[in-house]
Amino acid sequence: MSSYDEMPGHLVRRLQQAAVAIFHAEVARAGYDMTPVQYAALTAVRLNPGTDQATLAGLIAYDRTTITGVVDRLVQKGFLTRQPSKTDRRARTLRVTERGHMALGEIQPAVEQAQQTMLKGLDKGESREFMRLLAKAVGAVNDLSRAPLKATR
Amino acid sequence: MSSYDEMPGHLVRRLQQAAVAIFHAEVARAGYDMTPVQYAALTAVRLNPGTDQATLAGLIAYDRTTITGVVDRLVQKGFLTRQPSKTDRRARTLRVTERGHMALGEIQPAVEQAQQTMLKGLDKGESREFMRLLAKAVGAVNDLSRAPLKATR
DNA sequence: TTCTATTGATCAGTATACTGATTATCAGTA
DNA sequence: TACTGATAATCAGTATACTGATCAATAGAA
Repeated sequence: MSSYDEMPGHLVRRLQQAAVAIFHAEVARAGYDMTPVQYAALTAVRLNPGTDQATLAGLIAYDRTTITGVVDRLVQKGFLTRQPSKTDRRARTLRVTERGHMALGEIQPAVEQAQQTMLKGLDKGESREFMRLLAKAVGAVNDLSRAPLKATR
Repeated sequence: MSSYDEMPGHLVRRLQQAAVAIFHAEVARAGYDMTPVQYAALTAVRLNPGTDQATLAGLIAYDRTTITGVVDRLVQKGFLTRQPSKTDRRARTLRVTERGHMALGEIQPAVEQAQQTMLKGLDKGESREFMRLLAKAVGAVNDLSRAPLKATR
């Protein structure tokens, strides 16, 4: 651990940054301007229609305060609707619009390609092992983040 | 790749965020308020005294425009000096101050602990394998980022 | 039912990261 | 030497992330 090159935190930061750049490039080629975070949020709402923002945050391990801005931009782009909940007047329920569904469909191949490119340095076996270890490591530190993943009810 | 839980990009983002939170907590316990990025920059300047900001960016794979703000804050805290280069009037040379050296020394154990905690879900062998694959993956996508690592001259 | 603690959403403020531009300077060439 | 292209630093603008706070509304306990 003498050099920052050998520090996992440093390497993870670099891989994350490359991943974001790759994602942007692939999605732009598909004709869209969407960030990885926006894509994750949109996908999560599609799987959980009518969810409120706090639950969405738990589903994809976001910070609650970050969600506000992300949803703002997705609403502004016409991909999401945000309406007051009928059962809890504090909450806003989210739904993917027709246009949002279309965008997700068209972006999908680009996203899959981005995930492949991100791990292009690893062969098939290495990729699988890397993913296994990555998931295991993430699971163990989930509760140490301000934005832990929360299982669905 | 059906769920975002299985997407490397998503998992890497989560591990990165946990790593930052862990780093903050450990360093705060040591009595300091320093971000992972600031720590990396400070360490890199210590290893390369008198370097200019652009070279520093290449050494630790930062974006050049990000460096300006990071260095600003390190100078403000009294950990770095930034002076005009004598050989190139465009460049500013960076040096770690006495106080910066002291801070690095006192923070070091906290940083090591943070790296351990970050991978606490993996045993020794898994950690080593994870680091190997992580480094390999990062190396392969280095040139796809706006902020690639550049070897020292 | 009333009080208390919690929760959902948001805001202000700070710190990365990035895109794209500008300014001053430098290096190499015609 | 004059010109051209590249480079160092910075800035404006946008998008995550986070800390800590506020406010309205809810849920659970006394």
